[in-house]
Amino acid sequence: MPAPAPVLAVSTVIFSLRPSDTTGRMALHIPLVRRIREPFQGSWALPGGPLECDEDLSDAARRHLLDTTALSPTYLEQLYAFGAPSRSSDPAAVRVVSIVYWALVAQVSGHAPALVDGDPNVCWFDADDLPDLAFDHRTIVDYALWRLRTKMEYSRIAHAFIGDVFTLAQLREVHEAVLGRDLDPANFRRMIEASDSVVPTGEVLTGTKHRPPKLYRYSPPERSPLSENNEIPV
Amino acid sequence: MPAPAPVLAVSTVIFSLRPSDTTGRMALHIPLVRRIREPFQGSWALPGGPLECDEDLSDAARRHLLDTTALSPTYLEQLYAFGAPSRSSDPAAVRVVSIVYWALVAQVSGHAPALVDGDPNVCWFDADDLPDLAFDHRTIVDYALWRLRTKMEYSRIAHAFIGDVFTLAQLREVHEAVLGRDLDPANFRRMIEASDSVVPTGEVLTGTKHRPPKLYRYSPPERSPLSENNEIPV
DNA sequence: TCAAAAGTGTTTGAATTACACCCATGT
DNA sequence: ACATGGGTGTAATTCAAACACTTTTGA
Repeated sequence: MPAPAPVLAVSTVIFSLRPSDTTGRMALHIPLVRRIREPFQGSWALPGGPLECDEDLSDAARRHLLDTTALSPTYLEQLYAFGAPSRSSDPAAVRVVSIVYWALVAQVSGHAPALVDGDPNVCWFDADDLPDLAFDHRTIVDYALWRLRTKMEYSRIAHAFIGDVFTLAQLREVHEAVLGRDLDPANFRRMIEASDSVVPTGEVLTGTKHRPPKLYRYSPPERSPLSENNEIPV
Repeated sequence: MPAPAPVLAVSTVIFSLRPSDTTGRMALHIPLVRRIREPFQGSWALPGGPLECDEDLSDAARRHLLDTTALSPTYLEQLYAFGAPSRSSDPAAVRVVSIVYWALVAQVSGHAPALVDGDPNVCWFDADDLPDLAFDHRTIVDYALWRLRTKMEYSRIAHAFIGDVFTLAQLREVHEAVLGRDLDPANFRRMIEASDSVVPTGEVLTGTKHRPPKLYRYSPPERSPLSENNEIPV
C-alpha cells in the first residue's frame, strides 16, 4: 500500500498592535488557538486548517482567520510553504505541507481588535513573549516577525495597522512598536513626506491637550509583480 | 463523491548566464521542457513534478531539476506557492498547487552548463525573449526575474553564477547581465570591497592581453532566519 | 504663562556617483 | 610605444541622523 499523499493546509500569522501588559506601550501581538487534539493537545498554535477543493489559497487563509479569530485582515501576504517531512514530530502521522500567510489587522478607532467573545481557546500574546508553540510554529512566527520588520523599512505596511485617517504621531507610534525603538519625530516626518505615501486631509485632530496635529490619509501605492493577484495592496 | 484533494507539485525556475544569440553579451537564460501530454501538449513549461511522500520540498526541487535538465544548482530558494483553482485553465482537471523554487546554476570554467545531450525537449531560452508558456508559468517566471534582480542589489547571489574563483570584472559582468545595465568598474570594485563578500586569493589571472587582474573567492555570508534549513547559503 | 507635542531649520557625516588619472601587461 | 582593461584618487551630490528652535493648543 502506498504512503498517503501529503495533505495541504493553510495557516496565518496575524499581527496587531495592543498595549503591552508590562510596559503599557504599544507592542506587537498575535492571536493563537489552543489545540484540542493530539498531537500537541493543549499547546498553542497558529490558526489554520485544510484547504477546500475550490478555494484560492489566500481565501482559505481569510476563511480560517475569520472562523477562529473573528478577524478580517487589512493586509495579507503569503509567507512561506513549510513542508519538511519531520515537522509534525510524529513519523507515523500524515504528512502536512502548510502554506503560511501573514496578516495585519487594524485597530478600530484606536482600540485593538477583539476576538471571539468568551472563547478561552483563542488568546492574544505579546509577539516577544510567546509560550511554547506546537509543531514548528515558533520558527514560522520568528520568520514572519523578521519579514514584517524588514518590510516595514521599505514598504508602507504600517498603514494597515491603523485606520484610514491618522496623524503622523500615530503612524510613528506604529513604526516604533514594530521596530522596537524610538524614532526622531522630525526625521520621521520628512521620511514619510518624501515617500509620498500620505496626503493631508486638510483636517486636524482636536481634543488633544496640545497643538492639534494634522490628519492624513494614505495614498495608494507601488505594486510588486504579484500584488494584483495574491496580496491585498498596502 | 467528494472532489479529489488538491495535488502538490514542485517546480523550479532555473537561471544561468550564457551569451545572447543576438548581441553575444552575457544574458539570463532559463531551461524549459516541452510538455508531452495534455493540457498544453507541445508547449514549453518549467521543469517540475509531484512531491514524493518522504521528501523535503527543496529536495524535490533538486531532484526534478537533475532529472529533467541534468543540472545541480549553486543556489536554491523557495519563490512562492501558486494555487489558484483556475490556473490549469481546465475546470475538470485535478487541481494542482505548485510550490515553486528558483535556482541559479554556475558556469563551469567560463562556459554555461549544458543540458541532457540530444534531448530536443529541453532547451535554453533567453529570459527576456520567451515563447508562450503552459499554465501560469509566464507569471511565475516574471516574478522569479523580479526577485532575482531585486535580490541582486542587496544580496550576494551573483557569486552563484560563477565558479569559486573569479576576477572582479567577471563578477561585474554578472551584475551587468542580470541588471541589464552597465556599471562603473571603479565604483563596483569599492561597493564589493565594502561589503566584505569577497577575499583576494593572492593569485592573479594570467593570459589576458592586458594587466593581470587579481583573483578573489567569496567569503561566506550573512543569513536570514530560514537560510539554515531551507536555502543553500549564498 | 507654562507644559507638551506639532512642526521647521540647520549642521554634520556617511554613502553614492561621476570621472580623471595612473598601472601593468601583451602586442 | 601604445592599446587595453585593472586599479586608485577625488570632488560633487544626495541622503540620513542629530538636535536646536519656533508654533499652537489646553490647562
